[in-house]
Amino acid sequence: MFGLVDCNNFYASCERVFRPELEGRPVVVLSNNDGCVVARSQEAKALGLKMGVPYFQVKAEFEQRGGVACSSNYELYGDMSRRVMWYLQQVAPAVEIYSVDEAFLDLHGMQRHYNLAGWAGDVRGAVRQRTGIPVCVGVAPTKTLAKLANRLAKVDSLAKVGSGVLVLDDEEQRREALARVAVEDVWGVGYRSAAKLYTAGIRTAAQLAGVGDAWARKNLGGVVGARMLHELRGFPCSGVTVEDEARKSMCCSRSFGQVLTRMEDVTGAVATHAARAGEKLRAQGMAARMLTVFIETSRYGNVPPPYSFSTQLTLPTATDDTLTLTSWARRGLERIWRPGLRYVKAGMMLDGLERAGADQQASLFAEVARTPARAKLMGTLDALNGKFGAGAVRVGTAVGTAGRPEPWGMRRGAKSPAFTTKWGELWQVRC
DNA sequence: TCTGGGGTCCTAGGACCC
DNA sequence: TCTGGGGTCCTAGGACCC
Repeated sequence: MFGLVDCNNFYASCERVFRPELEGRPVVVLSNNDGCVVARSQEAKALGLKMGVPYFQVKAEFEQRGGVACSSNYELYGDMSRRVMWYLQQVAPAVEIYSVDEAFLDLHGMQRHYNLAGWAGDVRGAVRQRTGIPVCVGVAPTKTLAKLANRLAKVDSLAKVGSGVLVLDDEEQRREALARVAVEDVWGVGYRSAAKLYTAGIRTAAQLAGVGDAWARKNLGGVVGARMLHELRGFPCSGVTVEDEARKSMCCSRSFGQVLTRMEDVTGAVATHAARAGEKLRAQGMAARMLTVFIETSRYGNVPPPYSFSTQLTLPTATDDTLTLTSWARRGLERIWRPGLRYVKAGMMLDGLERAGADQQASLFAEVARTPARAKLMGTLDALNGKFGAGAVRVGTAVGTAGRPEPWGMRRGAKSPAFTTKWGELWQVRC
């Protein structure tokens, strides 16, 4: 059996843990630059706010109805996520951290010793007590069915008929559950497949489980679709994957706080991403062999496509060095830069990741990329930024005009403090 | 005025290898 | 008339996930 633990309205719940006055009120969390709604409390959902809507479109009405908007505080959410996941790792034999707010648990063999519904209910209560985060738990013979059970557990706990836990462990329960879920809510069915399925007259998960394998292979993405069907029928096609260190690619990108037209400014943004990418690589002990730089213009308004320009560079040897990454990124940017356009976003993707260090692939022609002196310099850079705050020491390219905020910087009008990760911003309790 | 930031897996074709 | 059987790497794009 597999379990899926999913945090309810995760970002909104994180904000509420430290701001209990938000309890009972409609709360939304906004994306970077306070752009879109990316999380909603139950009350906000009840007001009809949709996931992903641009906030400016709904702001007036939302606030007038007593809603509170928070700028995203990923430092806080990341730390709360670690706390939830850490607890799950103490109680389950194997845990796959699937996303910031979700984890699959490997529960094989446990039904012999535990009543799974009771066990899952205990886990749910303990997570709430230890972290303040409400979760729901779905348990079923496959990951796809566990996701589906979780979804139903959420619905039922809202309707106050359930406990926030649903276990599907016999054939009748499985059939009943499949009949209650719309086909577009099945894990793995996206916008495109849902449209195809509706055209074919397939509306529920139960109907989907009944389509032929050949049809699924043809219309639902080949082997991916076939696996999904098997899992819906109760035959597992994938297990719990514990290790997550083997990242295959990495991306650092961000929309600017304002439109940029000068290459100098966009270069600053790209250099900032290169520095971030270098930090992430070093933290994971990885090095990258391929680097893609991209810049984007707005896809809203009257400007015709293309909106995105990118170029991929293959480095002579894999690197985790910020200075090297920065200089290649600049080269890439020069290649794709078109003057006269209004840019809104830039980013960097790294591919071909390998372990950094002794077993790293060397180049026959290039100089040694990672001299001990440079590695030491990067170590010092990370230590200083760790101690004095991100960006305390930077490459000159990644710094704007002295005394002025960086032109590419984010807007975050309503950010909560880093309650759990900065001494200066600890939660204050008055007695 | 104002529209997120990450990822994964799979397919298919071209160029090349023995 | 009939024209092998394995591979790799790279690029590009589609679909999906949170």
